[in-house]
Amino acid sequence: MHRSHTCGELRLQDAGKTVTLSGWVQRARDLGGMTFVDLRDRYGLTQLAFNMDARPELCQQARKLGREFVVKATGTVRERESKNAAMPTGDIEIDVLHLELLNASRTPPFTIEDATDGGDDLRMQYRYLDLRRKPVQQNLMLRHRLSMETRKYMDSLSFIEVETPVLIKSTPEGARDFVVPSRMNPGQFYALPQSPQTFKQLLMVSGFDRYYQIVKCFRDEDLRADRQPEFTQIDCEMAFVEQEDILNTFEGLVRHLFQAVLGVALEAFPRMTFDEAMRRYGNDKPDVRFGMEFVDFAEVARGKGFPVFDDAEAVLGICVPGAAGMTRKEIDEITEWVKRPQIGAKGLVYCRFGEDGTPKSSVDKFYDAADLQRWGAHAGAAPGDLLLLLSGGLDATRKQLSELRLHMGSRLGLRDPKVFRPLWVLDFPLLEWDEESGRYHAMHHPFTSPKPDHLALIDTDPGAVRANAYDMVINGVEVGGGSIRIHDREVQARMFDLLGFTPEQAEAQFGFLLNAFTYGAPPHGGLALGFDRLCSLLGGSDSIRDFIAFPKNNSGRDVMIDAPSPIDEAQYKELHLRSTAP
RNA sequence: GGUCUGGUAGUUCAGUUGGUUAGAAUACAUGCCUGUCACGCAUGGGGUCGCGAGUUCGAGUCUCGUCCAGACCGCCA
Repeated sequence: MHRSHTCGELRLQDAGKTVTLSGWVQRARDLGGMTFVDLRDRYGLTQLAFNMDARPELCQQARKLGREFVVKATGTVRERESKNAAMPTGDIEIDVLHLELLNASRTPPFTIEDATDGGDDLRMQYRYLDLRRKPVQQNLMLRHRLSMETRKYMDSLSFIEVETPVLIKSTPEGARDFVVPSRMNPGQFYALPQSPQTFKQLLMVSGFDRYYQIVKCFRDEDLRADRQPEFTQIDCEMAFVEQEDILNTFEGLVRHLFQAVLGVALEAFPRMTFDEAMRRYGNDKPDVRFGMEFVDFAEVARGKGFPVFDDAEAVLGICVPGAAGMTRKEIDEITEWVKRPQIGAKGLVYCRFGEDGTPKSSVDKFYDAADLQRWGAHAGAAPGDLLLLLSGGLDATRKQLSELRLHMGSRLGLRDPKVFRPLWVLDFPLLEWDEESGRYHAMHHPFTSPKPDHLALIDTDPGAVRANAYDMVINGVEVGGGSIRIHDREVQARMFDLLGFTPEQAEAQFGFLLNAFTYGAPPHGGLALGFDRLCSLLGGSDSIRDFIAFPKNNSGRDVMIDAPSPIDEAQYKELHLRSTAP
């Protein structure tokens, strides 16, 4: 007889039933005269009870069970003499009549418990054991629910899921490609897709006016806690739409996901232009769970003989509410923090406002109380607040102050992972200047449409051109992004030209797309949501690895299967390859 | 490519100024224990201090190199 119930479902009203359970031994407690065994499967834990007086041989058998042994037990459900309110099945136990050992287990290298003693490396090496732990199982179940709800929502809006190829063509733009040698075409390589971008645009040309796909994408770049070389996107595209339609559709999707999976009703997504986000937060993915918006101090702080400010392109600050009580030591620590190479600030100017409103700053030598009061008024500082100011080049100062703002937000506990503040960031620049190559790069990708009234600027001031491109940001995490695409062959060709492609190169790499545009391409646009990031956001974690069944480590390795690994000589030969690796 | 942090028992960690036999908790094994549920009690086994070189009378401890892991910068259209 197979198992009749899972280890999570039996309750007091089942008392008296004869049941069969199968699972893993979580823990055995041998009290001498009796032995209790907690049996685990992915649905829960149920206690098996053995009594030396009643059935001594069975009890002896139970005493021999070790952690993670797989067993099948048949017995009678009965009310416990002493209940355990902490577990759902804690009112009952199984009075075991028959016990079968299905498989023994070596002692696992770490404890398989909610709060494991295993380190990351060990857990990844034995990921199949780590995946037995409830928190990890819950993460994967959350991921499953999100994908199911995504499919339900998209299907309800007549989107159809179409699979696109994984072996495609390498292009020089953007991230590094993973390449795959072609045995049948010596010296030639496929690339794995960084996204199905051109294919979904071709699907629009084909008339599949609402497409989506939950799809693996690949980028051969260095990893982070929120970046894996292979990751999953909810990739979407729509034809005959404008930006507004796309924003509404996918705001709807994300609101649905939060409601269905977390029971959280998100507010309507506020919208902010890229320029505004940079001005107010110094960041194109601002965390708007808290304030501390940037204040431009150039006007009020210059001309008093403080050269650091007088000579700087930008003088920016934030007002940290209620932080004037920080000690000198704490402020020194923050100063050291911003001076670390990763942040790169030269120094930090502060001004405390005491409870009576009296200012005290690190630059009292240059500014008197009236000057500092003007700073406070300018920043809207209240008594007890702390101003922190940085200066330097505009871009660098914004970046540094943005880091500082997030740091102070964390420090003051203003970044609650249970609070969700989404927004749209709109009107991204079409291009950004790249010093290294001395030319413009597409900020989003080369298929992004300039705003129609900016088209003329392309020839005169390319850097000022804004695009119909948008990012969805939640709690400072870039959850997704997209754009209205170019659907006109001539505009697309002009774009390639601007990005430094010769007509021949454009033809060689994207001829299929340019051709397609000459056969009646509808206006279209879309967006891709980072599915792993969405999972980690809803799951309240900073690391997407917790939501991927078999993730890669920091060096891009799978330490469980030990990949990547060398291939043998015959494979090299067959693939027409030779390695130059030492 | 770079910066920082770490690597000591199966595991998570402590280890003083460089000094005698490297500890704790947990896991594991054995024994006792009839209502436990982080069971309890007792006993026991368990160490290439990541690896290599150097300084020193003496290195877990200091120096250099190297490998591994993690976080970050660059990178990620």
